[in-house]
Amino acid sequence: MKLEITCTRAEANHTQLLNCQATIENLDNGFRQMTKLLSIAGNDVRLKILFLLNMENELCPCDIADILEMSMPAISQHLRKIKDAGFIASRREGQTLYYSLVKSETQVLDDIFTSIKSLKKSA
Amino acid sequence: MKLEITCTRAEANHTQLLNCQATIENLDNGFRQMTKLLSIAGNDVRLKILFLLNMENELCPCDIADILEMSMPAISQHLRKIKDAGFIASRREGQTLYYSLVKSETQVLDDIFTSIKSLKKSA
DNA sequence: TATGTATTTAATAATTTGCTTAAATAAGAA
DNA sequence: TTCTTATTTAAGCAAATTATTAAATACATA
Repeated sequence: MKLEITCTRAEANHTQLLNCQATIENLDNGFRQMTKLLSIAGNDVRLKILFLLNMENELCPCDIADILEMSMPAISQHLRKIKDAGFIASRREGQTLYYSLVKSETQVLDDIFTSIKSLKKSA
Repeated sequence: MKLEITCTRAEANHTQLLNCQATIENLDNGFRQMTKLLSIAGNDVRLKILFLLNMENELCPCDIADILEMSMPAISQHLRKIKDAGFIASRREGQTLYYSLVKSETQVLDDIFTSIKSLKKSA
């Protein structure tokens, strides 16, 4: 494993750094998947969409636009981004599309939703 | 509570929509804080920095730059962003700055780190 | 078929992000 | 004081993000 050492302070533990690098590399897949989820959820509109879908089971773009007081195209583009990432799916009923969470992909979101609720009180 | 209804399909449950809106508004503080954390963690470099600080307790910018094979200024700017958000703190020892997680602010991160490790196997 | 509703797509513009390079601080050592 | 090291800051720029407006698609109904 290559490690370009630029830090020359005495305490720098090169074995520790090599170990860190190996761990990061070993967890590469986990980091990629988690970054995908967090970059989707790290936008307040999308986080609210995910939260709402979790709460209501399924909603149409129109409902979401009404609730969040945003335009349809804006919501639609957020939905597409979340869907492309595989965290939601849609089913059609007539002209209406219903979006819902893909549960198997979103375990971590439960912890996030719980935490959001617990942060209610603090200023 | 104002609710501009644009969705006119028969099944649209206006009480449900008003309730959703009230819930979102009520959890406003939680959403703001969580979005702050997730937008910080939703970048692969910053997620790795947070993970490394959790694993090693404290590291200097130089160590992190070596481990992630990135430039010092790039790392420094990520550290500043995380610090401004209040998720890490620093202490100085001579010329070296040591960064570490502010534990009280990062409970959700533990779930995220656990999940990253569990995603190891899957392709 | 023509019309209206639900939704998406495309083009565009403003803003933000995240790097690079170069210069500025801060602290220790010669 | 001068030099070196650790780190940050600033300026600049390419790429990504997120909204807007207008046009396109899909379905239902008169």
